[in-house]
Amino acid sequence: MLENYLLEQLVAFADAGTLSKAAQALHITQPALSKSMHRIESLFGIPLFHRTHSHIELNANGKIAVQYARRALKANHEIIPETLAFYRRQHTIRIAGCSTIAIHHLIQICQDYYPTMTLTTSLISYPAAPALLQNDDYDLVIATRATNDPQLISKPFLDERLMLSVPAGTPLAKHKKVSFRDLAGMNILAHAGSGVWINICRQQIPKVNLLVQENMQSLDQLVKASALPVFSSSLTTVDKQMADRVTIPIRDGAAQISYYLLCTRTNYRNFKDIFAGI
Amino acid sequence: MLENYLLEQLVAFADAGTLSKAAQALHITQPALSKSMHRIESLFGIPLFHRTHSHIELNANGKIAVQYARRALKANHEIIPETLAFYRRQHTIRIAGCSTIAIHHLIQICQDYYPTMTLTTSLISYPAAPALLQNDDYDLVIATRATNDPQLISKPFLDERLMLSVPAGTPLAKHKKVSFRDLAGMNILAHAGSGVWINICRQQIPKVNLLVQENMQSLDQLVKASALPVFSSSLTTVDKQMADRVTIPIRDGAAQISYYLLCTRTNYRNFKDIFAGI
DNA sequence: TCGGATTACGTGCACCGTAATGATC
DNA sequence: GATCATTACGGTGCACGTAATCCGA
Repeated sequence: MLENYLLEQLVAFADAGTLSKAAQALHITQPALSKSMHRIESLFGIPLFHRTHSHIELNANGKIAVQYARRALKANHEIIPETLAFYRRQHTIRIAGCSTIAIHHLIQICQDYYPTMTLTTSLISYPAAPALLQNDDYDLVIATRATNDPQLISKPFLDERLMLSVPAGTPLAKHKKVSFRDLAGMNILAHAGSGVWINICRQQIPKVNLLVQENMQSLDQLVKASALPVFSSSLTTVDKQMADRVTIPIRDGAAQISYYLLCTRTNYRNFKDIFAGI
Repeated sequence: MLENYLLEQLVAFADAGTLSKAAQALHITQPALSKSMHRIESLFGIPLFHRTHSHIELNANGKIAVQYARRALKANHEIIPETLAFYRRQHTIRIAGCSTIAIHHLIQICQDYYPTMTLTTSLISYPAAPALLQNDDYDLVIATRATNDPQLISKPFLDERLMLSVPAGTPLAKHKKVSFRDLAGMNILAHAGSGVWINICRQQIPKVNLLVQENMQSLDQLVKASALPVFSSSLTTVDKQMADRVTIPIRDGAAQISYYLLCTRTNYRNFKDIFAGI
């Protein structure tokens, strides 16, 4: 059995070209390295070096040996990282969804059921959802449609209705409901995390100008500082519903979305509890 | 860096199932192995075993680790054998030919030019010759035809004429030459090492009965003990030409063969000297 | 004379073995 | 009581460092 320290020293010598440079790189002394090279050679039983009195270099055999030594070291170096990757994978639930609110709900549920698991989340656009599961990019995906893919499981997860929050004094505030058409040409605040809603609004509201904010703080500031209407939803938590504002449901059918929870059939057994609970 | 002894111990434990059995297999003590398993676990930083007070077994992480450990050990165990194989390959000339005599001549030449090289020889049938070179099964091949394969080099090597050795007193001994037809229906001794000649004789001599001998000693005994004719050739060394026998050339064109020496174009540079010398 | 390789010799550490303890069937 | 795993402690082999030598540019 060739010990790893010998392989590393051989490779270091191959990379450095001289014993002294290699010894320097390895943080050992020249004599130690010299002896190691002799040890290696005696273990192989054939010459690996071409030596003169003050020079040593790899011969053809030595170069071949270095090739295989590199492979062996590589295989060795992979053991721990690959095992750790497996471990982490076993302790991580990878969640993707098209709505931050829906993702947030799912996170709460996962934390309840699997308090020791690490959760990772990604906000994605809808069309790729089934592929993301089949590629094993994610474990749980929240989509806006069920799937008929036999490899996947899907179940209704949440319903969300889009709403509009407007200052109490404005004309719109008097309506019990509004429709998309009523909002034509308006400037309306929205949060990027709303995901699919952004596209739906752009499609449904003529000439709308959506003021999409990437982060929630900016949005809150703008809501407070302006009289602009802002999109809200039936899933928005109560604390988001500001004073001095009224929240009006949007009556259109397109303002209602059903989210579905999807996972692969093979992964389903890990998430049976979640699927049973929703 | 995971030392190989740890990997071997881990794998041995995976194979044996208990520390005591594994320790026995490894010829170390149980406490030593127990400590090694703890060492490994601490190097990984995650649990690899499921332990009760008097039992220890691999968990999912441990099983993955064992997989990668096996790979790493395999890669390590390949280093020396693969390098030795390369070394031997570099110091071996692999010869194949369709005639023991021609091979013998080539061996003499190789020994002169490359006295330190190991020579291996195989007696082969003709048709496969070019393929044997292209498959890298052999370095030098003696065939009965040149080749027009652009990947190969061929050069005339030796000419051989088939002869017949008969006891001095017999009727055939009076002829200066004989033809295959004269030998119709006869019992004639031959040596298996004659290779292609066997087939030629069977094709050319009507109803011939060839008494083919595998080894040279048997043939010599039969030649001495009988008055049977025996095939000889222009390449046969003089000591084979027995007293009390005369050797008669066979006049047919088919009784003359030209041998060609072949090698691959890539290998040619190693054998330039030989090709130049013939 | 300097840089690079080898030889000689002393040392520290890490792995192993022996002995003892704990725990389960 | 037998088997299996773990803890404690002492010993030893071996790879490394220091020092010295040899050789070539």
